[in-house]
Amino acid sequence: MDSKNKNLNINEVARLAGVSKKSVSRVLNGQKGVSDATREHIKSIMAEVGYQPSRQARALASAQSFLLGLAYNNQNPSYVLDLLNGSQLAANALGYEIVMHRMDANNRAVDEIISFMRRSGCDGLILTPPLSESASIVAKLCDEGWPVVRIAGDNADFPMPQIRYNDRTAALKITNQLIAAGHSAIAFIGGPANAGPTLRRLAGVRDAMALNDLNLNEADIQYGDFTFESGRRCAELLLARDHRPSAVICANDEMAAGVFQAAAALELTIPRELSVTGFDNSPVASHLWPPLTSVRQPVQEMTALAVELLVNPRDQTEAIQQFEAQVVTRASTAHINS
Amino acid sequence: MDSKNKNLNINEVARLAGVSKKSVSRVLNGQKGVSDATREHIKSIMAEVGYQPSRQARALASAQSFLLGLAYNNQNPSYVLDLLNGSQLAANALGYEIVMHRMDANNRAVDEIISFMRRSGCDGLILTPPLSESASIVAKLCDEGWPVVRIAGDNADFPMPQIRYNDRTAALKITNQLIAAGHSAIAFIGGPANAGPTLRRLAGVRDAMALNDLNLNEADIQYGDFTFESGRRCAELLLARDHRPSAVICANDEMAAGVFQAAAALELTIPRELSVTGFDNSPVASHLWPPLTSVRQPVQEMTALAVELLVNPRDQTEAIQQFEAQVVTRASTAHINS
DNA sequence: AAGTCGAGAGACACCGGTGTCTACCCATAA
DNA sequence: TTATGGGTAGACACCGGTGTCTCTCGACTT
Repeated sequence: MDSKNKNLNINEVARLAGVSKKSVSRVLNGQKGVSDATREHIKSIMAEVGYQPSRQARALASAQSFLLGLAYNNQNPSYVLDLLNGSQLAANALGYEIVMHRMDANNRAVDEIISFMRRSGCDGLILTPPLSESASIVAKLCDEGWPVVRIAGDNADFPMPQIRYNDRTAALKITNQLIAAGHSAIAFIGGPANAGPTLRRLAGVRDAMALNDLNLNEADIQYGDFTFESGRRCAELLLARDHRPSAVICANDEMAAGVFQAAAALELTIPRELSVTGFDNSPVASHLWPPLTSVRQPVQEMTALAVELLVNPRDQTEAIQQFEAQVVTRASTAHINS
Repeated sequence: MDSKNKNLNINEVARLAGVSKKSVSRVLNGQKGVSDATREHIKSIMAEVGYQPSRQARALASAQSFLLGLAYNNQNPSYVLDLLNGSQLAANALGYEIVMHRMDANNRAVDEIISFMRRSGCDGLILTPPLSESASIVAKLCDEGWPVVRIAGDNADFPMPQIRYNDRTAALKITNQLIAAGHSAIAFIGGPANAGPTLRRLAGVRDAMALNDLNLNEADIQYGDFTFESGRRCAELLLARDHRPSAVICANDEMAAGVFQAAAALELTIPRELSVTGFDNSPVASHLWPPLTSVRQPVQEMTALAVELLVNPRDQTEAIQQFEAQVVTRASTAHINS
């Protein structure tokens, strides 16, 4: 309870407790070799003086840094922060800290990641999308044997754990909802055509259409780049046509916001004249008017598992972990006759 | 260029270079005491074998961790990420890494920060708003002598550097623009009534009104909490009145988005029937329809200076650094007669 | 030519923990 | 009583750097 920021080391704690510093170390690391009485005594001394072991010294001696890296280049700030928050929560509980590293959008990303890992000395790395979707990045990191876990990467060719949620199923669900509401002219706005999320979400939409004997018109598929601007541009193309779709499924919320803007410019009322859905359930989804129906990823659970897997690596058989996503229905979707 | 992740230490580099490890250390730290020829020779050896000094060992020996903490609890994800990006850029250039720490909204925040600093071993802390506005937090951190720099804190009572931008002047500018466009019934939606940003921005609005011999009606001042929801609620109160304002200045963009929603519910067209402005220039500002006039903080410059001040502390006389903000005019404001 | 001085380089201890090895203690078995 | 053995505790080296001190050597001074 002393307000001063005093630094006493393991030797002093050991002296105060009347034991060797190795015994204090054993207590710190929960190792056996200390009697219960001695252990409690040492613990009480540590608590009394507010002893905090030096992370640097532990790091040097044990060849661990108790630091986990989080590499990102996602354009969606709230998603990145969700990842960070989830990771930090889980990491702190295990005595680790999170070091953030933003990647520039260049093609030397792998080298930059490796450079970051080497100089930061992190014990492990959480690779987040879209980095985690890049086969070249994953391949090299695997090859060099770095301890990495992918969030939402989708490629089982590499022996690197991947923690995913089932966005294909989520897309199916959201499409089914629209179909149930009477929509049949459904359009899809994806990110880049070869991006994993685009492919999986589009596949889910196709699944639902096929299940209901409907046809997804190729002209009703547009590819943007996950930005607001691209969503608006794609929507302009879709909505300018004679037979315009009555519903647009977007691969993320930003692009859905762009659709809202395009619809406003055409004086189309959402959801009366156009239903729109997003993906990711970012803050923008609830701030749009009307609020946007979207898909919530279980980010917290996914990052917690990622941290856990880095701290306590498991058998390779558990490499792929799949979570379920949840459709958050709001007011941007409506029955086609309403 | 070896693809393997080999670890060779300073002793091996010294042996390869035919010098003592202390000389290698001198080169690493740019210290004098090594002839130019020897220095170049050692450098070339280091480059050749891709030597990367151990952060842990340097940390232990030099009592520095080369880690900087960034504590935040701001609700605006894009602002937090801007802070992170700016800090990381500057930190990496100086050989430091950024450790993020999200604060829960509780009243033991100081203790949590101190606990974070002690266990993470960061060399310094960047305190971001609204944490940096809390006198109790700042007081205790000062008292205990932690190396901290405030971003946007506004209290000169403490000997802790504060890096600010002139939001009072920015509010004045944005108000002047509205007045120049013919508005006189101007309302203000702030955050909590006693929050620094609220007070400063409101003061700027008052400055501009007074300069133009206008009166800011007390009923035209509403206090929210910087959230979208609170913005909508405040706007409902403002817009329901008989003599409703023709322009609303919001203390952040989220609340401005709430105003948009309230206006839509009342079928008021922005900007024809209502001009709205925000603060922070977050992504939401450009995604609203019509896009929102807002104020851009020089976050990059501010964080760069924060890092610089932590790494190379300066004289106390330079404690307060003021940057200029910039009004980003978009389509949410218009002439009152248009 | 001898003395002085400063710069360059190396030996050594040290930072604060952890791993290993040994010594010790007490309980049990022969 | 002595041998055995499991479990506890401590001495010591070590992790990979940095700070300090000392030594050497060349250049300059008188």
